[in-house]
Amino acid sequence: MTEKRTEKTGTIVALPRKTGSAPTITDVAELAGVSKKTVSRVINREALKASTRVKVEAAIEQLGFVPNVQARALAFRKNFVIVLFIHDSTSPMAMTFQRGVLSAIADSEIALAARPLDRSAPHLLSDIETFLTRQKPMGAIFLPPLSERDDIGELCQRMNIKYIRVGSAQLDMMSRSVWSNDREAVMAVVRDMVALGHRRIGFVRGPAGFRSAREREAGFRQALQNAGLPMDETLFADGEYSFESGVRAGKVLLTAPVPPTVIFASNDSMAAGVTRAAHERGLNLPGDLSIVGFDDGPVAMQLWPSLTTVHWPIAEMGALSVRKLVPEMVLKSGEMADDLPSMVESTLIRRESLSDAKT
Amino acid sequence: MTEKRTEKTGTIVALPRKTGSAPTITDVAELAGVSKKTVSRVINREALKASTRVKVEAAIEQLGFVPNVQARALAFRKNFVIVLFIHDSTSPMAMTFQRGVLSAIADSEIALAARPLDRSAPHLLSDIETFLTRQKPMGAIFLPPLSERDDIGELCQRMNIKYIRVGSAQLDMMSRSVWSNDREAVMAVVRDMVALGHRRIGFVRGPAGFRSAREREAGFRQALQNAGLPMDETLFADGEYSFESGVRAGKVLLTAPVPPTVIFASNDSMAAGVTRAAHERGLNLPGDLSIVGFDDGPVAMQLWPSLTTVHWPIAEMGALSVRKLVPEMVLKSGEMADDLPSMVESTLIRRESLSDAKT
DNA sequence: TTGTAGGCGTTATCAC
DNA sequence: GTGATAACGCCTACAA
Repeated sequence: MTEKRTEKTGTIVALPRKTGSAPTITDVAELAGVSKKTVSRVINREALKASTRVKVEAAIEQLGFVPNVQARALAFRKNFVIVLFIHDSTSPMAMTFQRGVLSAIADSEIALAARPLDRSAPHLLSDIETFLTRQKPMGAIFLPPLSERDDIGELCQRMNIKYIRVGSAQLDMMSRSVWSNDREAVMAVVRDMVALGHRRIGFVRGPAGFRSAREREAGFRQALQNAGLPMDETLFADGEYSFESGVRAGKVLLTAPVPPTVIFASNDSMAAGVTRAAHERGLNLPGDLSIVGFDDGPVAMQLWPSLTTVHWPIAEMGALSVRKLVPEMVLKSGEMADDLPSMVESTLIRRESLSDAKT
Repeated sequence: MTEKRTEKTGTIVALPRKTGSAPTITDVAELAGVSKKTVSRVINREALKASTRVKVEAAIEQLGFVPNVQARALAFRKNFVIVLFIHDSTSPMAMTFQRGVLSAIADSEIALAARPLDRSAPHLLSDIETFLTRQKPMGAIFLPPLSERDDIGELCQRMNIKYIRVGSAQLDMMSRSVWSNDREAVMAVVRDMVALGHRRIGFVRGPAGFRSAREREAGFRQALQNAGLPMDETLFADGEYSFESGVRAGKVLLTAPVPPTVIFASNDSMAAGVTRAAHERGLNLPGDLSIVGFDDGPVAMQLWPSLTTVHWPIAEMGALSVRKLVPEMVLKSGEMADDLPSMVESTLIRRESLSDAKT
């Protein structure tokens, strides 16, 4: 029976099982006949005699008790939240990553707070600091190109906040990084192209200052060299990862004196742009021109012809980031945090837009 | 000077401006020479003598004080969070909506917590209840098709949680609804088609049980009737809002004895599918077949030919939902909550995929 | 293994 | 208009 001693009078009143408010740790403790601390231990899975634990769990069940996250956050000085910093909230990549994060925390009490930021904003660092100060999250995840800034990592370390930097190459120490092997993936793509008889391979760059763009181009050049192909700079065009820039780059490459037989674009949006440029010139795809992209985003399958592209396992990277950040909260029993990889493989998805070079 | 009396010894120690921990309301109160409650009043913009307010604000500024959200949440019994319930976390629509929400809360102290849910999950309602119990959010937003369930609205009312149901028609009372006029938008589209000389108009349905699908079909049928066109059921095909279902529907419609000259698909993904089906049959687009979609998602522009479609102002709906949910926190001065609309207009975007009927 | 006392940083109540 | 004191629901430190 719940009792309460009023300060003023000292009388003892029996509270009629208060209807409105949710049961608290105190209610559970009373019902189970233990102290609040013991209930707290059950909640936090600390060592406890089995019989006591069972007793408390029964009380929790009976009352439908759900620990108050806000109170725990206050006491822990940590919010049960993971913060996701994204550069461009319109990018399918950020969305897919978020899906991976959400799937990883679905059964935990962790929430996700997304925060779009412009990498070139004047107060970027202080914006991040304010947000982290407010949220006091369990951890933070930075997507490219934000993740490429070392000063952001230093900020988190200073604030004593765990973080993961996501990218197309290792950007920080293992425990703070999740990355994909874009360079090797692109090399594999080029090997395939060469095997199909292609010798003139066009390349559409990503924007300067994006590590992913650099890695993909590095892989491309390395592969050309491995295949003994010449490094013809007229086969390189600049892009900005946008559809429009892909159209422009496509036009440039296709109006060259001797145009390429296949074009690799550093992401799917630009590959879609190249596809449009080719259609506009009345080319027959993939007969007259093969096109390959990178990302395997939602457009890839919907293009005509469907896009052969590198599957960037960005959703897996999202789930993996969470598991590395808060292993104690999301790992299944038996899983070890140390076993978690840091790198995930990007793999080629063969669709219609790549065929052999016509001879 | 901050002082602290230790319980054990009773000695008074001067705390050297504790470096690690952030300043609290107590620090501000001391510096300003007022009580904690007065500082609290400043934070919450309650009535206060101007001179006191200035004094406190100066202290806040000097200390760089940021109110602890967790402590406020505990005291208020409300978290500074808006929960977004989404059905399909892969859908571009959900992502675009989220972008609108994030833009609306960007400068506030509110965070967004996204929660994907399967509408057909067995414990849907109790899942929602648990999540809301945990989060104690300022408000909740339900995207279609979750928003179409009345029992979810009732749950929120029982839990005393403000909510918004988003859809393609008014689903709840004004203050709890944000919707777009899909029906009228589709009617306008059909009028355009008729004006271009089209008489045989194909229609690809959305999935049964989606209100948006019903509204769009209703608008379509109404428009046919208004134009005095026959209701030829062979011009209707089923779809599931997916690309693949669009391909199937396109094949069905295009193999009819007298195929349509234009096909309206109830969303962009299916329109992309129809586009593929047309390409596969070797049709010349839009000469042989016009295609129109609905959503104006990222694919629309990247298709070949680019897709004429209805712009579904889903990002605006996201921002609007937030403004209706927590006007006191996000409205600019001068804006009135009562002035906020509940309905936003879907409008036709003319691109390449719709041309006049060849005669 | 379990319990007690005190604190986390804020707001509510109710005086003055 | 402003302040003292008690919540809010949980956790940490320490004691038993």
